[in-house]
Amino acid sequence: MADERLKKLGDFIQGQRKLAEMSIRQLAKAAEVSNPYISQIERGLYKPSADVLRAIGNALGISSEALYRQAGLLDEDEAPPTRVEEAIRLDDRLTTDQKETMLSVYRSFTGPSRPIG
Amino acid sequence: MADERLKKLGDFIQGQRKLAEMSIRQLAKAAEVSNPYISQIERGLYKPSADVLRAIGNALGISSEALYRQAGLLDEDEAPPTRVEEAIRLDDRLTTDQKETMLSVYRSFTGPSRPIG
DNA sequence: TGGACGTGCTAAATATACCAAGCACCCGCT
DNA sequence: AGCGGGTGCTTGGTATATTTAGCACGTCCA
Repeated sequence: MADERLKKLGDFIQGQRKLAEMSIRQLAKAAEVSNPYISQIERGLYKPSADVLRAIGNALGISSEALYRQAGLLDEDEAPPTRVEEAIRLDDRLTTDQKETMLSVYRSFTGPSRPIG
Repeated sequence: MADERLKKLGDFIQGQRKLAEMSIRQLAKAAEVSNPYISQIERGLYKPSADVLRAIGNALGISSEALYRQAGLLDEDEAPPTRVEEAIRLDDRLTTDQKETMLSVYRSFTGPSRPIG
C-alpha cells in the first residue's frame, strides 16, 4: 500500500480528532488501542487493521464507511457522503430556529450555488 | 476479535470464491496475496487487513462494503446521534476554520459536552 | 507406470501491526 | 522552586499478519 495513502489517512484521522476536540490519549482510550499507536497511525507509519479502523471511526463518531472511503479502502464510489443540510434538517435536537441559523451559516460559507446533486 | 466472526468471514469468502468458480490460487493471484494466505483466511485463522479484504472483494467482484459488513467491520447501528457533526466534519466544501465555527455553533445549541462513548 | 499438471494445506521464516514504559515539554498550582 | 497532570513522541519488544518453499493428494494423458 502506498505510504502516501497512509499519510493521507493519518492526516484525515488527525484532522477529525482535532475537530472532535479529543487528545490522542482520549481517542486511544475510546478506540481501545494504545496512545503511541494512534500517534503512529496519524503520522502514516502503519497500516491499521480493519477493526482498528472501525474502532477509531466509532470513537470519532464517523461512520466506518466514511473512514474506509477516506482510506481508499472502498473503491465503490456509490453511497453519497452525508449531507450537512440534510443532517441539520433532520436533527431533532435542534429547534426550527436553530436549524435556520445553522443553515444560513452553512450557506454563507458555501456560497449561494447549489450543491452538487 | 471473536474468531467466530473470522470463521464466518472465511466461510463467506470461500462460498463466494466457489460461486465465482475460482481456485484458491486464482483468487490469490487476482488479489495479489499468497495462496496459503487465502487458505488461512478461509479457515478463519487470521484477521486480514482492510486492504487485503478490499483486494479480495475486488477480485471476487463483490462490493467491499458487503465484505466489510460480513466481517462485522461496519457496525451500521453505531454513532447515529452525531450525524450533524459528522456531516460538517466531512464536508469538503468547508475549510477547517469554517468547520470549527459550525461545530461550535452546533455544540452551543445542543449543549456543551457530548463525549462519544 | 510415470510425470506434468491441478487442487488445498502445512511449516518455518520474515515483515509489520501493536503495546508498555518512559522521555521531553508545557502548564496551572502552592 | 517544585509538584501533578496534561500534551505528543521515541524506543524496544511481543504478537500476529503474510510469504516462500514444499508436502500429499488427486486427474489426465503418453
